[in-house]
Amino acid sequence: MSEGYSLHSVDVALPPAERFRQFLQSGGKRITQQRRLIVEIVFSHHDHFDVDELIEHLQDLIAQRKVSRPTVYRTLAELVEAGMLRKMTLGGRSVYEHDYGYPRHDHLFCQMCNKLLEVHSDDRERLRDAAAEKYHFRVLGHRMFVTGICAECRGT
Amino acid sequence: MSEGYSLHSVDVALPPAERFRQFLQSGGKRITQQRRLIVEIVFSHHDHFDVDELIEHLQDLIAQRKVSRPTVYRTLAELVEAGMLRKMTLGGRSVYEHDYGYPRHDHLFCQMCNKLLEVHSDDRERLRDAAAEKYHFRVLGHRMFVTGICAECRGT
DNA sequence: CTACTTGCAAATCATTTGCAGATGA
DNA sequence: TCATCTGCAAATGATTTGCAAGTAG
Repeated sequence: MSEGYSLHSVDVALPPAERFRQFLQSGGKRITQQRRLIVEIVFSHHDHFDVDELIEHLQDLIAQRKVSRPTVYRTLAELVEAGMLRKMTLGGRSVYEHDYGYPRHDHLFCQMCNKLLEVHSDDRERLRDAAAEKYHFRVLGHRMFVTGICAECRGT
Repeated sequence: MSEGYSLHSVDVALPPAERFRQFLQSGGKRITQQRRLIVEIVFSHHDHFDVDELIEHLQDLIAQRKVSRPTVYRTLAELVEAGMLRKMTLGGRSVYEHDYGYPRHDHLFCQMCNKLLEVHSDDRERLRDAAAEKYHFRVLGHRMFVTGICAECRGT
């Protein structure tokens, strides 16, 4: 956090694997078989997923001892660090979503089945009720989190 | 969830303890010393809190064996059930906020210190940047969660 | 080579639960 | 009285970590 602003000169068109490679190399990290496999799977599916869902897709690899649970966790953390995944917590469970090559969106969260619906929208206002109606979603409430750095932490 | 809609004929002016009493009684639950103590503390402080913070306020009582950790968890769950507390998860930790006698609001979440700032606002639009600026908060992103029941779960 | 990685097993940590004794209505 | 609670200790379950062996550069 003491490095100031980066130039954001990242080529957004790069495929995920390539983008990750850059991230790893710039940090003196290695491009291993497992990291390759994980990024591959993570970005071959869209939408949100939690570790267990990802693990499911990696079943075979895990059975063959090609990848282990801890490594999945470690790699996901690196992808978040790389700014390629966004991590959130829903009901105690960590959920990840693409933050690379995928548009920003808001969420409709069902309290009964814990499913997460994406809502893509440019006009944020009246999003709540409009989107909700479109999806026949009965709105019980909402929560808006703006994330960032507070004045105190900015050192101001 | 099979009880349909309630009439919402709750007197919002009732003090928390009283409101909780109603909830307990209507469910054949008992008004115990510990539940009384916990509601007392929970609603004597405002703003968000997690279990550890609450436990801190209950230090003495816990030392005296008047209240135990499990009971704190159990009572918090009941307060959520009673609609008096709202529960959310931030970074794996459960955080509670008043949902009784306290206005609805959105949040500014600092990624560095994990602090949560409340933002009270009626006009939801342009809230993000406006509020952020007011608090000298550097916005890095936002997430809006609309909670409710999805079409599937509504049985539609 | 040799520093970074991995898998394994064990450790964490918040939260939950089984159960016998305590207590409110 | 006696069903509901509580505290305790142990269980859970997701995520993390120590460490010796494996491997990328």
